[in-house]
Amino acid sequence: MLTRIPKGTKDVLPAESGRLQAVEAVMREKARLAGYQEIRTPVFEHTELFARSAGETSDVVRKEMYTFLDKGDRSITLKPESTAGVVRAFIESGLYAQALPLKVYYLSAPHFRYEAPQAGRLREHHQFGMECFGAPEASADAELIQTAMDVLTSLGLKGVALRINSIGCPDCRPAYQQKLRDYLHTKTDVLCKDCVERTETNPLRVLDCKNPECQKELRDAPRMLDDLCDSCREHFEALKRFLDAAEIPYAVDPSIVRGLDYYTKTVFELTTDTPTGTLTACGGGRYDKLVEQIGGPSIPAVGFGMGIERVLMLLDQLSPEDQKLNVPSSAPDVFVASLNRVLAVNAFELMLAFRHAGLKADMDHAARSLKAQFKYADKLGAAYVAILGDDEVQKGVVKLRDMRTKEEIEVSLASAPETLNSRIPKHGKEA
RNA sequence: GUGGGUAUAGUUCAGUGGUAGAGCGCCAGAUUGUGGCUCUGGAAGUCGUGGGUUCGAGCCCCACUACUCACCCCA
Repeated sequence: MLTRIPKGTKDVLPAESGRLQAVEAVMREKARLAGYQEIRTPVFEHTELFARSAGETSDVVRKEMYTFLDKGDRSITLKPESTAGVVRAFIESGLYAQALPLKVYYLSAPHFRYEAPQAGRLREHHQFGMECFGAPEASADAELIQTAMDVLTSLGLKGVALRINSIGCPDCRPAYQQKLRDYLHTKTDVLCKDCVERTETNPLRVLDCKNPECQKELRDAPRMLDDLCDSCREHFEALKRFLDAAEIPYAVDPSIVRGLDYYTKTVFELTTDTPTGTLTACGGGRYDKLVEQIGGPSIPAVGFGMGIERVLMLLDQLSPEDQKLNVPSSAPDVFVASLNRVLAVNAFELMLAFRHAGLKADMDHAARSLKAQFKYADKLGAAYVAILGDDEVQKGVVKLRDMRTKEEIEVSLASAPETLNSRIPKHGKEA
């Protein structure tokens, strides 16, 4: 138990962290280009916030939250999603009083859901997400979708599919829900047990059922899209025009309803096919009533969340050449090897001199044989090894060995950093 | 919550009742001041846990635990 990672969590090991950073860099840059600024909110919030936003009947709130009482008897919950916390901060800090729309993003924010882990599903996962406040127009929805899509395709992912739907608003949804419920009541004997139950609690959710039998029966079910009010219909039509303008193909999928209750109008998902099935990498939508519902002014908003582990998982299915990642190199430009322990101090000084010159420099910290130091330097991928022996130190020089060409030159200790700097390709120094 | 699969060295895995193994990795030597390749040697295992069958169990049986995959839902 002691050396066992908790179920549903993952370590990011040194071998993978570079890739992760590269993915994050793309997300950050795309958000920046779209005018979004970073926001960071706490890992935990008051439980009530999630209950009020995601909805008391949602799966997330009902059975998946990490909730506990802190020492002050406050009910605290590790965030299962980020929108609620961002909305809370938006209201609490009075950001609505500033210029709107306000555009924010969060990156690698940890999220917690207590559920059975499996491929692409963790108890702690991380999300990149973007939220836009005070923008009622569909161009904002389209901008978010386009940015999310851009992130995925920029990373080299192919076949990312966009599915969109509108689930209406408080003006038109209740009437539709009743209509749908009436229809479902005529199918009670053929629908699965879950669906019969959902007919009463959350009829929209029935549309989402994966049971083929249910899907068959739902073919002729009334569609929210046919019963949208003028405002919602116009918004949806406008969204399609903006997506067309961005040349983003999409499929209208009436079965997308989303698991969180706060959505209005636009909902969407970005999915990719995997050998084991379709994986949703990104999901989001509009939430025009949420800010008000949590106690803020009436301000419309729209946003999405993207699962970082899922993105990495999809990238793993690509060949290394197809992954468009700029992974920073950790290989040293130079490894300082020394013949004995006494010389380690000279080696230390030389290593620092290299670093001052902006070179990635490392040295032996294990008092190993020269041969072992070379072996280690090779494993690290060092471009050069600087060799310090008694002779060299006495003469005030150092040998620089090019590990690739095996060419060795002897230069003065003082000029070594400059010499190497001129020989190391620039990109090698930046990472 | 329901149903599959797996559990042996750091790691990936072989081992169908009779001495605990291999590849990779790690350390060292061959080469006493020089890496990758090669060769040689070395360290490293409560065979998930507990019970049972047997002269004898890593292997067969039972239970438990952990992990994992799938369903549901989601990122």
